[in-house]
Order: sequence, then structure tokens, then C-alpha cells
Amino acid sequence: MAGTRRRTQKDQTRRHLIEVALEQFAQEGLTTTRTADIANAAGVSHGTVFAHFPTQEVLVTAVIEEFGARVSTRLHELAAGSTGLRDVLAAHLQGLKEFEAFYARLVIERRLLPESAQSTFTLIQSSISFHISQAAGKEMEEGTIHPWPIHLLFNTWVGLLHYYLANGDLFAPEGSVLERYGEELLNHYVGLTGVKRC
Amino acid sequence: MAGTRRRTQKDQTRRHLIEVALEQFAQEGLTTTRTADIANAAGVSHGTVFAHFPTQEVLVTAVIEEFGARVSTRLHELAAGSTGLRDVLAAHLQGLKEFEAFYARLVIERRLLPESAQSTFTLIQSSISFHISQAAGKEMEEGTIHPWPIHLLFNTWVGLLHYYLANGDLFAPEGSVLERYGEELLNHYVGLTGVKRC
DNA sequence: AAGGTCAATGAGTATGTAGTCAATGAGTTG
DNA sequence: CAACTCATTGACTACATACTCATTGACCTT
Repeated sequence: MAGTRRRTQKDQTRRHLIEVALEQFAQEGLTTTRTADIANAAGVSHGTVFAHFPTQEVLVTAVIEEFGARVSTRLHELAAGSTGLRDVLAAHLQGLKEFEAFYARLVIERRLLPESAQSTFTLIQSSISFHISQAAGKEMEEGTIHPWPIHLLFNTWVGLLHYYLANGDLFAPEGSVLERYGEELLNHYVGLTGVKRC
Repeated sequence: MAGTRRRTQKDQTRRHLIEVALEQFAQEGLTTTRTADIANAAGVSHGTVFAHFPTQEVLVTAVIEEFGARVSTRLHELAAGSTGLRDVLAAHLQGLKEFEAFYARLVIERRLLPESAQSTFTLIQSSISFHISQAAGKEMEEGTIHPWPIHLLFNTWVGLLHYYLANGDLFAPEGSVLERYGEELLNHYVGLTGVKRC
């Protein structure tokens, strides 16, 4: 009844569509990629897309969810052994670097996406915020960094990152912004948070 | 030949269209507002829009240019008496507050706008950057703020601002983000740049 | 005042793209 | 193997929206 070859085939097509959409979105943007482009790139007919996802909105949301799952897992792995704030931020940077193209698109287009897609992205951000805030809280207690309000601490870091990502066309017209500026941004930010020696 | 009533009327219609578009864009977004919406709100026919602007892209660019002129003028006025970095930033904040809705839309949608519109926005940013960098450079010489690379100094501030503006839906769902957080952001940022007393 | 100009009109066109659905045929089941 | 199921197809529809253009009538020129 269930695990027939036909069913397997369908699941595989669905996964393939998400995989291809992930690439297309990263390359061409989430709002500019058309359903027909995805079908084309996936080597299936246009109609097939709608046999798997009732609307474009559902597809987009599913793709962002898939992205969220991957990036969260990866960030978790990378931050596993991290103790200090710097290590956590370095892990964050490294994790995003591996998904930079898609992540940058999300940063750029987020507000123009359907509601469900937006809230999925917000969820991803929350989980990142949690990690960073925890590491920062600990260092504040220890007195190794300044006692800022936690939201400013997180938002200053993410604001800086997103600014560079959103303006990748200026900062690194072709190539990775994080590759080029990640290290510098990290050092700069850690310098800001740390207690100054006199 | 020139200054006839007919010509005056045409100029007035053109200005009116830009004025109305400015409001519509601020309210509904630059990419989601349709040419017909603008015609409607301006109380003219759809065709009239194209009697003044050959394409939508030209209209959008003209509107952004108008915005740029206004905001630049205003920032110049506000920053006129400012000497220190803090004063310049406060003026920046105040100036943007007066144009917040439109400016936030630009921050959110910039990358999805036509090329000509994007570069107009970049130009506005440059002029702001210049003001801030100059004030910062002076304070660095005087040793009242840390000697950061100037681009990081500017980008940290603008990144923070844009992050709050771009996420206005979360930070201040209805109402002004800068009204609510401007003061706090300014204090926070100035705290970052200043030399710590020990 | 007659004739010409041109800003404005709005119904109409062109185009792009999300979503539909009857047809197909490989896969499944009894 | 016969009957059925269902994933896939792709031509088609529906719809949105930028842009056109023949027409109108107020204004301008002589």
C-alpha cells in the first residue's frame, strides 16, 4: 500500500524539486524565479510542480523550511564545542558561509515573501539568536564583555552581517562577501564587545 | 512659447504624480504599487502617467531622485551646526525619521529595484557616509573615539539602523521604529565608539 | 474666430506567468 | 492478464498589469 515504487518515485520528485528550487532561488532570487524555471531546471513539466505543491507560496515555504533545517543542523554542529562568544560567532559565520547565496537572498527579499515564508525565516533567526545570546550572557557574568542589553548585542552583530550581505553587489560584486569580509567583521565586532584594556 | 498655462498645467501634473507616488510607495511599497494605483490616487487617468514618464522604471527613478534631493537637503540643514560625531548621528536619525516610511521601503526593496533606481539610492547613501565619516575622522584625530577603519565605523551604524528599519514589522509593527528605538540605538552606538573610561 | 497644438483620456493590446485538467501510460493489484 | 490507480504531461485558461493610441476638447496662435 505504501512503499511502492510509484510512491518512492513521487517522493523523489518532490525532494528533487526542492533541491533544484534551493539552487535556483540562491542563484536567481526567490521572487524572480518562476515556477516554470524550476520545472525546467528539474527536468519535469510545469504541471508537475503543482502536483506536488498546491501553490507557489507553499513551495517557497517548503524550500525555506528545508534550508532552515539544514542551516540549523550545521550551525549546531559547528557551535558544538564552542564556549566563548567569539567561537560561537565564528561558527555562525562559518555556517552561513556554507549557505551564503541562499541566505543573502533571504535577507534581501524577506519582506516581499509570503507571510508563511517570512515567519519560517524569523524562526531560523530566533534559534541563532538563542545560541549567541546564551554565550554572551555567560561572558557578561564573567565580566569579559560589556554588559549590553542582549537585544542590542545580537542586533548589532546581525545588522552588520546583513548589511554586508544585502549589499554584496557593492562589497563583493562576484564572490563571497563572508569570504572576503567575515574575518574582519568578526574581529571588529569582538573588539567592540570586549572590555578595553587601558 | 514656453510659460503658457498649458505648460504650467503639465508641470504641475508631473509634480503631483511624483508627490502622490512618493506617498504610495511609502505606504504600499515601491515594487507592489502599480502604475494604475498612482494614477488613481492622483485623480488622473492611467494613460496620463505614461504621458509624463515613458516607463514605470523612469517614474520610480524620478521619485527616488526627488526623495534623495529632499532628504539630502534636510540632512544638510540638520547637521549644519553639528561638530561632534554624536551630533551628526543625531541629525542623521532625525532626518531619516521625517522620511522614515519611504526610506524603510528603500532599504527593504532596494535590491529588487531597476538598476537606475538602485544607483540613485547608492548615491544618497554616499553623501550621508561622507558627512559621518568626516565627523568621525576628526574625533579620531582628537582621540575621543577609537581609531576604527572608517568603513566599519559607518557600516556598523548604518547596518544597525537598517536592521531595525528592515525589521520594522517585528520591532514596531505599527508606528515608527526610529521614534521607538532611535535614542537607544544612538546611545548604544556612541557608547561603542567612545574611548572607555577605566 | 478659425485652425492648430497638445494634455488628458480610457478602452484596448501585449505579455508574462500562476494554476488547471483531460489525456497518457507505467506501475500496481487481484 | 485485466482492471485500475495515479504520477506526469503540456496545452490551455485566467488574470494581472505595463503600455498604446485614436479621440476629445481646452488652450493657444495669427
